[in-house]
Amino acid sequence: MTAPTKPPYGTAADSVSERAPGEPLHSPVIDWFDAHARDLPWRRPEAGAWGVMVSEFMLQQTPVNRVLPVYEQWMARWPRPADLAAEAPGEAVRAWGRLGYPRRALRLHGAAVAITERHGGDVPSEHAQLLALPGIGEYTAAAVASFAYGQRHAVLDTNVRRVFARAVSGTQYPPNATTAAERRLARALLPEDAATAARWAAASMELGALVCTAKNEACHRCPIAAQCAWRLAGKPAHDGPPRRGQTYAGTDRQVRGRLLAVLREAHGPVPQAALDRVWHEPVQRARALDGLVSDGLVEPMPGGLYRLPLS
DNA sequence: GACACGTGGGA
DNA sequence: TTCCCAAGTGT
Repeated sequence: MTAPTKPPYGTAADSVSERAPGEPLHSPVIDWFDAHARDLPWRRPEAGAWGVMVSEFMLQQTPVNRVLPVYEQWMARWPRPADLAAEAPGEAVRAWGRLGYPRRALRLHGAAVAITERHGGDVPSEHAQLLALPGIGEYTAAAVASFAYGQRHAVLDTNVRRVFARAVSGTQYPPNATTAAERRLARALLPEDAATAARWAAASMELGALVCTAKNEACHRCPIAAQCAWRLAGKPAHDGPPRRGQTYAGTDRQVRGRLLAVLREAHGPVPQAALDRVWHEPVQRARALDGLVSDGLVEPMPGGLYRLPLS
């Protein structure tokens, strides 16, 4: 990983009014990345576009450390999209294990089917084609196009948003939902050169993940601490509306999780009675099961049996 | 734009 | 123990 020979910064960002005064951000962040990037399996060349895509699905709302073992097993079992597409969707849900948000497994399976049918088994490189796949939204489409294909896209995930909020906007946290101003800023900060832009995307994300973290940020290790608007302002505390906390205990989500855990660990149809044991309250239990069925995560069978979906 | 959607580790 | 948070997407 060599640093860019031609500094690509200094053009696009010059017109950004929110831009903090001082030095450009790209070069120090990319240099820091070259020295401190984690050696993650989906960053190795052999991962390919499919490996990048699988990792992006798994990493949605899920910490790296929890993804690592599941990713390795997944790629060993299904090294190409067509391999996964040939399986029952329920196998994807089972292999997903306890990563959480199992609808992602179903969507990844659906994306593999679509790639096999529509793209000859190769992960598409066009942003619009990626976006059309199930489970791929604005972020993941940009991430795959950037990380797997070296294209120039603004990759705006929660890490990058936090880095920008602090370094550029001078606030502790970004807004709850991504704003047009954030997208504009991300585009404006994007290096002109595609390869450098892709490097910058990975580097700014890594900075947010390792240094500019949500809590206990490590400014002493930050390559742009000297230019950080938030730090320069004395790190004012977050003021706006409190960030929405996720309630969990007692919710349908928790019940769904328990129901699906039973189905995952069983290797065949499960009788209703086995599912009834996971939650005492029958109305909520039934509602959760219905939700799983309508999501396609569970398949009802005759005789009050349930299983992970075969199709 | 607000919500629903899993899980488990760390402070 | 309780709360916060972790590379978002779909409705």
